[in-house]
Amino acid sequence: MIKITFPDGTTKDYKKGITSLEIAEQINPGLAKEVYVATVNGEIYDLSRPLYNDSTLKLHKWDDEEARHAFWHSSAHLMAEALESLYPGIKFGIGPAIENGFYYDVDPADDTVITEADLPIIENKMKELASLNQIFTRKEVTKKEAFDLFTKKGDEYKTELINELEDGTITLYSSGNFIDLCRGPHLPSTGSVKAIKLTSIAGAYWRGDEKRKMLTRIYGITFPRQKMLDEYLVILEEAKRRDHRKIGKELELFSFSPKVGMGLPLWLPKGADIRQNLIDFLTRLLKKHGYKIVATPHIGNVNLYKLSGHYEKYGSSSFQPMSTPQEGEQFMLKPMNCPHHCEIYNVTPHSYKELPVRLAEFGTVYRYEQSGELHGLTRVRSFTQDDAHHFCRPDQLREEFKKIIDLILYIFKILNLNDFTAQISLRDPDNKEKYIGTDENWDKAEQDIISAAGEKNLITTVVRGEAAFYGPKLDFMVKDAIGRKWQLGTIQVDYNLPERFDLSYTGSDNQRHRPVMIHRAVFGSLERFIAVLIENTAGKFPLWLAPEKAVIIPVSDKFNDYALKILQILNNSDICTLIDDRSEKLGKKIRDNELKRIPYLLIVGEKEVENNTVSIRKQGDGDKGNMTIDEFVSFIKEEINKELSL
RNA sequence: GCCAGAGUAGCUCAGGGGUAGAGCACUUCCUUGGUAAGGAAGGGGUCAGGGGUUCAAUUCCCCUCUCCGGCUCCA
Repeated sequence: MIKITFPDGTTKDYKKGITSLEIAEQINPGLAKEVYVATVNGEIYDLSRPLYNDSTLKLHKWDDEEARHAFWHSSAHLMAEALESLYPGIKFGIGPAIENGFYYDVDPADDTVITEADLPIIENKMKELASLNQIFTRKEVTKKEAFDLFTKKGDEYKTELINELEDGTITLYSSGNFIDLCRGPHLPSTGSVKAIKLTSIAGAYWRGDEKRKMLTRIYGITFPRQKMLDEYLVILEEAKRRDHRKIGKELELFSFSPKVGMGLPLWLPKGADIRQNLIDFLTRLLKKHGYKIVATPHIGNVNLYKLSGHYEKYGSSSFQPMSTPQEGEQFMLKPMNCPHHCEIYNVTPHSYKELPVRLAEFGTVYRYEQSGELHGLTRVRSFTQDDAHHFCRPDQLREEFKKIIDLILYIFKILNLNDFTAQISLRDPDNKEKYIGTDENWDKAEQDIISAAGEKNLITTVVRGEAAFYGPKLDFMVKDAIGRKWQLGTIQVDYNLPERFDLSYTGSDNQRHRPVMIHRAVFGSLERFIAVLIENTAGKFPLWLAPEKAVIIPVSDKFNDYALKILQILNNSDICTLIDDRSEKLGKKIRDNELKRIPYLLIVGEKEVENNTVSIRKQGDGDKGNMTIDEFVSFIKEEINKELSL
């Protein structure tokens, strides 16, 4: 007998060699149908794998990530089996589960091209195979056995993977006619896969290396019930409706023109208004927090970037330098503002008493991004950073860092951005040549970031190898409507530029000292930040950000004069208001302006003229009754004040 | 940059080797209305651009540009 300990601490004895599935069945036959995989002594097991020793056991249902992971991983195998029967000779790369579903990288034989049109056919084959309810069988093999099997099969990608594995840990899984190198675990059988949708198809380099062959990656998702798939597809559709590219077009916020150039956003009046509202808001806040606003040119001498190290690092993958016709001087579009700010710092001598110096700029920068990488406003070639550089004494670094965390959290809170993650990016210890600066400085900077984040109780993930080339950083990331992760706010410690620009201050000992620099941005870039705001709000911006606060709708033409009178009062009170005096019915005008996400509609007719009022309709919230104009003006101002204070 | 798909009116899209279509938007007229679509008429297109095949190309083929989905990259 063996003793099994359940998550609630209870224990029970079972005969040796029992499987998790059998245990589940004994607890409750219904439960057995809902569990997909088990954690045994902290290791994930197939339900059908026998248990020989005393163990802790946790059974995973769909709500556990472990269960979905196994479900989708098994689905990847199912798809592979379908592909193998539809495309004889097809070779397989890797086929993992991902956050939502799974993919498999494949290499069809000869010149076969799999396109989107083929997906339903593959889907149907998968459904056919799933209905056979084939058992997943696990088999431990030696390295040689595995190698021989896939060599015989001609699967060179698999043999490459096997070569890198340690002998004694290799397992194969088979289901139906398909056998795969796989760590597992898997579902007991394919029958629980009831709903299948192959979502997209794309190219992917083998092992993520652009020098190697590009395989065909097929993405899909599966569920144990059709209803769950239907719900998932509805959520996907809704997300697409929030896509900032779509809403940006609908609401006329921004545009792109091939004549201007790809990845170069054109801000239309309404989008520019939102942008300006953000700039005004942040500028006021920064001044309160001891920042000085500066402004620098859009280009800089090539030697500036040679000094900063950017040229050496990124010169060849940047917009290339331009030359002056007579003198032959070389200038670059500025890819970042920091070198300029260093030179501003250097204009005057500094005493330890005046540090930290905080220089801020809404600086437009230009970066070459590969054409295939551009994406709406989130990935562009020209964007405006809400950039700032803090020059501080080493002893001030941690406090300063914490203050910036506070500032970022404050602004995220005001804008209701609750769904972000914080990531500490450190350098890759195995690739130190990718970075500039000494080991001592890197170690110190990394420690400072980790402890500052810790002292702020920030929940962070730590990723090695993601640091900037000049220093480690703390990034605030959010997801967009289609699940892509983007970096917004960032705080980066930098010991390197102060060296390169020979920055200094005079200490209390009357000696020359080197300041530490912090690069930081709250929004990251206005472009990316507004994209995220659009998707978070679905275009229903908070009142203070909305480009147009209200539209006056006369019930009929007879009341246009009154409407115009109100329009003037509101616009004189700095409440941007429009009038919809089209000869349309009231219902039509309300509908059109609701769809434009106008925060307030002011309906005026006979009653309003008589009482000198407006009838208020709040966006998405219907009729809110009547107010006098003065009441409405203070009502609006109060709402904006409320939005901007915590 | 790489792989795959797409580009038809301002927008969303249908169509298809032989006068170019719809809805919305726009213009004009009728309607003058009370909280999410009133009616009629009209204007609007080098079917992304360039080459080819053909008696004939918006449709088929090739190239370029742009966009969409990924990959790689991302100071």
